[in-house]
Amino acid sequence: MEKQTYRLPKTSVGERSFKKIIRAGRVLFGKDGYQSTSINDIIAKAKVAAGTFYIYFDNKLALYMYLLDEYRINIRKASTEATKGLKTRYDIEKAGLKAFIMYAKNDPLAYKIIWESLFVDFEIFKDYYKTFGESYLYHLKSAVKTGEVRDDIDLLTVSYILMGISNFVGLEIIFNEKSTEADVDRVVEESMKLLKNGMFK
Amino acid sequence: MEKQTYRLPKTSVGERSFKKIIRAGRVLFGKDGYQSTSINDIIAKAKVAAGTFYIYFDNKLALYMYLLDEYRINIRKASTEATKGLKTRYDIEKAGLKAFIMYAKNDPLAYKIIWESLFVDFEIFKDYYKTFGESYLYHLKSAVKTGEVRDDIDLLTVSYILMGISNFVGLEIIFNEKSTEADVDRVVEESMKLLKNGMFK
DNA sequence: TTTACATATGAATAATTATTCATATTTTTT
DNA sequence: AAAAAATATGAATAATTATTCATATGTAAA
Repeated sequence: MEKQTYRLPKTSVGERSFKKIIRAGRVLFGKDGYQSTSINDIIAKAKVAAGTFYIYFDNKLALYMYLLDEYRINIRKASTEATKGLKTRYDIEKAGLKAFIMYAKNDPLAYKIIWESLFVDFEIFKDYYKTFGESYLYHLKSAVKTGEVRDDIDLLTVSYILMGISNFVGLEIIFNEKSTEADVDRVVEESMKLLKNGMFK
Repeated sequence: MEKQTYRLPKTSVGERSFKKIIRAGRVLFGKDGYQSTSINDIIAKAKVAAGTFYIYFDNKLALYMYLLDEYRINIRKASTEATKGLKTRYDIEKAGLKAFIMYAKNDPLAYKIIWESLFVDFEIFKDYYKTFGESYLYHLKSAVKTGEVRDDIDLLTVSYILMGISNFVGLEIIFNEKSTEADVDRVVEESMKLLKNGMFK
């Protein structure tokens, strides 16, 4: 039940302006961050007048929230696509991990924007990861029932571990500008090895 | 070989002002974030004149970098303390994980400030985690030699996985304001279980 | 005690910022 | 074709911002 802080355009002319604004927001928020980006920067990049911005968005936060939602939906979509039809939890986990890292690799700006929500609004960030974690928990519980996942481990902690792995192994890929899809496959493979058998002898 | 962007005080009077400034910076950066905090906010909270700030720091970034260094040193110190005298890699990993999470729990502002470097300056963030990751890699290599860690897994990826676990299991604790040291012990225990034997049956 | 150095002050400046609004244009509806 | 609705404009306003600097006070050295 969130406040409506943006107004969608009603004609094709409005649509063009709207798109120019969100496009500029994506680039600038991703590159310079939320707080460093001013509305002036956005309208300059989008090549619209100041007043035009306020036709569609209440303020800078409204635009940011719009983009954040967009990215979260895209990430979920990418994950759903990638795991469609897969049966074992192991295969689902593996494909989901790859999908997430590939998304981060192809759109590092999106990745930064999601992380930045920690500073834009801690509650937003918290809600996101709590919801994500609980959704994970739900799936892991089924996997325990089918006997795929061990039953002597705290599943909420496992959920956070899995989110930590995605995010940080994602960083390993993003840090290396020259990384390829083969690199992603490799780190996913290694991560799954650890999830399957641990790291200690 | 970093540029000196701050000037340490030379008398006890100066020391008091300096401390007031970094104390205000710690609180405000941690609470509201780097970009949301203005120098005006800092000097108001610290109760010093505007000019006094510039006696000790070139600008806001200089103060931020000073604090970031301070926190990184403290975290390393906490980890070194906690693992002193321990022999097996397993015990070291476990104690280090607990020390990190306890640090984050006791000083969530520090935790936020370190993460925010991703947005203040991506290169700073990258350097930090790359250095951290390489240091991890070094230790893991020895552990492979002693036979404690399996030799058929990519150790750099394991390093990033371990950083991911610390950071996200730390989040699980921070998200719950009522969490206790016993909760920390519990999530550390569960994490080690996964690192030892994996999560799948 | 005199001199040099360190420190403190806050008003003044200049730049940047978000936001509004009267006016104009374009598009859709009647 | 006229009326209504949607959209675009950018100058103007008011608030916030970082930074400087002339002046004053406190501290340590000669």
